[in-house]
Amino acid sequence: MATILDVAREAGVGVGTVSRVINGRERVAPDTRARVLKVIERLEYSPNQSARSLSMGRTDAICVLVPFLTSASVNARLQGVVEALRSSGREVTLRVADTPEQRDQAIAAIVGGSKPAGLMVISLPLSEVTIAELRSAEVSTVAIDVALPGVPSVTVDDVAGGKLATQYLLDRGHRAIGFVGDDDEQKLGFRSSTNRRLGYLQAMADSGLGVQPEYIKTGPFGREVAHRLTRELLSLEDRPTAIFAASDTLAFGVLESVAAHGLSVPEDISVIGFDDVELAPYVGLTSVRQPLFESGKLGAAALLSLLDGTDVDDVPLSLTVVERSTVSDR
Amino acid sequence: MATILDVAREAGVGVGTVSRVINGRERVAPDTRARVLKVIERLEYSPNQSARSLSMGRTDAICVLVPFLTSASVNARLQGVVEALRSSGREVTLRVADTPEQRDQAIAAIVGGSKPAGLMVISLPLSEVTIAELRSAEVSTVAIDVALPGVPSVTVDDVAGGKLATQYLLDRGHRAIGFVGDDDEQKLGFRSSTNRRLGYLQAMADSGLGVQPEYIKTGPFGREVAHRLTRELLSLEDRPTAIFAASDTLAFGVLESVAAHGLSVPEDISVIGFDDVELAPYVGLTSVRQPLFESGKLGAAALLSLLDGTDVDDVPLSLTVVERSTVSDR
DNA sequence: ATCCGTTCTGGAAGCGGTTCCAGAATGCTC
DNA sequence: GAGCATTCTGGAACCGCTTCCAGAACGGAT
Repeated sequence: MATILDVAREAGVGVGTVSRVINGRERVAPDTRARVLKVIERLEYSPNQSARSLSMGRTDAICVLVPFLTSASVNARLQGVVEALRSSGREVTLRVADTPEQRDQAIAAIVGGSKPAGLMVISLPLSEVTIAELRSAEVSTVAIDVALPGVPSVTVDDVAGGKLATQYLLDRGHRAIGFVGDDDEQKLGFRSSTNRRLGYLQAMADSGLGVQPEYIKTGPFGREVAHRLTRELLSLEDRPTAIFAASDTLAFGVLESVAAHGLSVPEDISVIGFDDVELAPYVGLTSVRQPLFESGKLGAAALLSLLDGTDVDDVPLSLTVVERSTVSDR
Repeated sequence: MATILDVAREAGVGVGTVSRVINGRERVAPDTRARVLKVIERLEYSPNQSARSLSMGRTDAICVLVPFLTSASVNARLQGVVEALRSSGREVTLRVADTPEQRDQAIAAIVGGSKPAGLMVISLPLSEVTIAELRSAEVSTVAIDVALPGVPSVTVDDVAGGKLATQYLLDRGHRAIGFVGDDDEQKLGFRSSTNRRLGYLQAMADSGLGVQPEYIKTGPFGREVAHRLTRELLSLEDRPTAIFAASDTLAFGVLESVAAHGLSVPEDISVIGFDDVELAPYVGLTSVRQPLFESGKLGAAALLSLLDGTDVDDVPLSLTVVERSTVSDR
């Protein structure tokens, strides 16, 4: 492997000059530059990243921080991120934090250790002080699926999405609409289920409809939990005619539960999900679609331009309901 | 951030000694070690990875090399890998190579650049010379879902799997069995489809059955292609009563195509897939199951012990058919 | 011709580790 | 108590880059 010294010697210049042409920030005489470039080409020189990092006190990698990989939606976003980052030639490091401790540890490693050039946060809420740390460590950050104050974020309006889903059911004549979602208090502080429920409540209120408290069921995340919650919903005296699940994963649990109850969808009960994950079309689930893969691509593109020095704004993404076969008119 | 010099000064020892206690290979007097350890604790010292890498000429990260992220099976394996690697505290870098050029570029970056401590190869065949390069760069490597000569590999026996699937259909009375798979000649050299077809042919031969060449359809990877191939199969004069798809992804395409043809599964035609991806149960696809997530975990564990200095063997994984609702007796 | 301001350039210092070597300390034998 | 082997230890040299500073080269004004 050639080093910068080899290049300098071969080109008859000093190492400083070579460094300057590589980084291209400072000015170098055109012919000197050309000569150095030629030698670099000939020697197939490529700078040693470790040396570079040591000297500059930061890596040029991009770190992708996710709460977990097993979630279909997070996974789809990650795919988009990786796809868009590929062309940049930067190293991509992956950190998963599915507990607050792991999250804090990851942040500590980022700001106090590897100091990546950029950080891509997917779905994981971060505290103000964390964001301040990131900023003072000069780690350019972009968030996807979570609005972080002062950080460009690629998001959808979950409240509007909740309204959309609910209104869709209302438009089809449903009045008794149940909600199945995640608990408000979660260790990692996810807000989307809560916001979608807010939208649900608003839509109901806007239609002049009250909501019985028993129609709203929340629990810790997971399909099995949704299964249980649905059972409770179904054993109500006047059970709802439709259920809005705050995510597709929950909707699948709802669907299972309904089947286990000997009822059929959509004849006996309608179900609408949220996210439109890859599985949804296979199951025929009607769902509020948000562009998952796309969000990853857009987020990564935003991060890349941030690193390029151009400011970027928040990117709002729109929501549509994809009609399939789990909702019927009433 | 404290440096090794701070620790040395504070503990009243030389930097060499601190380095020795950190790395723990060479011997240091017990009380000296204790003293240094205490200072490290107090100063919350953690070694600068860039400096370490520069000095040692290698990173302590683990690189995961995949052909693409969008494949459900590769994705599931990756999840297992990340899960198992998490506890190691090592940085995980992700490289995707979906063309031979990208693969070669990734390898060049690995052996000539970042020099990670370990490399986890998922599903991607590598040439002998590549493997030699890796070895001479002292990058410990473990492969998953692909047998690399001289590299510990976590694999299933695809030929046996092909036989298993075919025998399952034969046992249910099918005699006219079609095969839908990937082309043999693929740019990245995947072998599993070919091997599964070999198993299919063997099973047929073992039962004294011949196979009409038109029953075997292959094409470039993808669900749409499977769709087309199936159409060809279905328009045959004496069309098969069952189809073995070399992967679940292909099987989904087969299923779509059958439906588009106005036929129903399994009444008119049976279908069996391979892999048992996350989607399979939702679609009710009968499939040859291989432990995807598990393979990732095992591979990562093997890599970790390799890095620990303990030799590891190949890990063979077993196959079972998961009966669902796409195969019926004949 | 001299002087001054620009532009360019060489190279030393520094980033924070590892490793090697020489010397100090220790323990043992005779 | 001297001599020797063994264990420990300090610190310089080095890894390959960036950055800063001082000086060279050059052009224009006087």
